[in-house]
Amino acid sequence: MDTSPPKKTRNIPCEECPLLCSGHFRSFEPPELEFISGFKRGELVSDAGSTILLEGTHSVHLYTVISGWGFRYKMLEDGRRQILNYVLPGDFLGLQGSVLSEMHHSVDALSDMILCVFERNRLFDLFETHPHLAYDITWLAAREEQMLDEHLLSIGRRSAMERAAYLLSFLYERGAAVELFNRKARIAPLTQQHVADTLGLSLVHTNKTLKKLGDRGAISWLDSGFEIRDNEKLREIANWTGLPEFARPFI
Amino acid sequence: MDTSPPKKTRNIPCEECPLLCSGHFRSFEPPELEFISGFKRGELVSDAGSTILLEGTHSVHLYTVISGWGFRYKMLEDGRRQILNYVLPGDFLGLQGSVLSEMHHSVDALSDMILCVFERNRLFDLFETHPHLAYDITWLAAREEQMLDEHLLSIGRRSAMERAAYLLSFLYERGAAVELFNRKARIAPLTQQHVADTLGLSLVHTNKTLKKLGDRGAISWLDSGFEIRDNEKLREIANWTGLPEFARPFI
DNA sequence: CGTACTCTTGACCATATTCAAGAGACGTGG
DNA sequence: CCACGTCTCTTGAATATGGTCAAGAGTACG
Repeated sequence: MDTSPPKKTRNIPCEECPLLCSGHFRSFEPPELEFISGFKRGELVSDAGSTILLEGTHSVHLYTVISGWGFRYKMLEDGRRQILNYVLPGDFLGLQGSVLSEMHHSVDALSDMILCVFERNRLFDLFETHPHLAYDITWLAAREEQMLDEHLLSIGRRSAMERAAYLLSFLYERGAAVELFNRKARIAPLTQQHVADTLGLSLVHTNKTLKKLGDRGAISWLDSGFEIRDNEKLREIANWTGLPEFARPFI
Repeated sequence: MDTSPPKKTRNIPCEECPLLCSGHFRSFEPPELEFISGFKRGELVSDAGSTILLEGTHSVHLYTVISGWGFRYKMLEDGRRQILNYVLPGDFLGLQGSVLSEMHHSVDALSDMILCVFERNRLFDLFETHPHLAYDITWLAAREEQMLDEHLLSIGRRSAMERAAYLLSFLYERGAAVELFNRKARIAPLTQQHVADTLGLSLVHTNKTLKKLGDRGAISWLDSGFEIRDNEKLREIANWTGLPEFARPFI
């Protein structure tokens, strides 16, 4: 793990936020934009592999992912790791720290990432002055909950093959929803160890399972990443209906 | 599954809400109480075993649990069931339906339950006029997320024995936090099938695992329920630090 | 050109599942 | 009051799924 301190810069004005411009998110009213501008404290640029939030610590910041991929995870004392979910552009990080005194999960960058940094103790201001933004935050929390529900179903009740198919399709669809890659393009700087730690499987068994998915023509595993060759087939194997659709807000 | 229509009554004024009176939740300012009173549409009395919310349907209501136990779950087409979490007094249900067009999980009553019913389409009113209540809802969503994270870690990375110890301790501590039972009292009308479907294990293996926990003196399994005999030992077996503490709000 | 990282594969082993059968408690209707 | 069905728990045996150990191959990078 890279423990060198991440660099901080401040150079993107909110009006030019690449997320706003992308058309994947709702646009803000002028007063909202003004508030957000004041709420924003800077940007965090994290290299792939670095830790953004650490379990057991208290962070005074909240983050919105501007670009790149990361993942949330928890660890047991003996080193067993469970990846809880992946974070993509538009995702909001650190809300749990507003409720609990310390973080109960960590977040690592999978690729290089840029995050927008907010001050946690102004969160209640936001609720008081901009109910629409507050609603959006709640919206994001409910959506995260929905994803975790699906992951729980997957890990608890799907076979190794079904789980793997679900995960790859899930990642593909989430990425596609924010145009992180083109159809069939390499999906993420993801190792089989990450997949294993997401699925609750061993590395060896994950490898064999991914190979079977490859043999079936559903995916191709590349070096630290994969390509989707037949998303329909993945969903069929997993018995999954795909990501629910919604016009999403962001903060 | 009991599919008879649940009874609706309206008889508890918010000022006399047993949750408010219990001292386990924050109290409301008079204007908040007034709003809640108007937000409330009635009460839902559900018998043990009945379904309160059903996956795939659209509910126009939101609920707060007043009394009793229930559980949230998802099912695969072939009938495999995964219990996602348990719902106890003070928990808020149905928020996901405000974000998605339909429910993506079901909720069943484990015991007889009383729920407070709210109108979903007035939720945004609440955000506009009562930021503190809005913050509380977000707070509850973040707390649910934290519990799901822990469940994922458990199912993904803990052994059968560790998972079972975690679950029973978790249920015990959640119940204790709202005084649903006294120390060492029978915990819930829970069958081993429920435990199995929560842990992602088969019924048979769950039975054998619970027996081992009994032999170790950590619990006693009773008919449709269990008693905690040594919570410390459970936490030690599970390598779990217990429920995080917080002064909780409710809606 | 060595070192680190990731992927791959085979052999063996552990954990958990499935199948099957039976015991005990409870409630209901004859 | 008894007979019967249902529900839950229990246990053993055979099986399957996935884990662990071990070793090696390919690639990237300094």
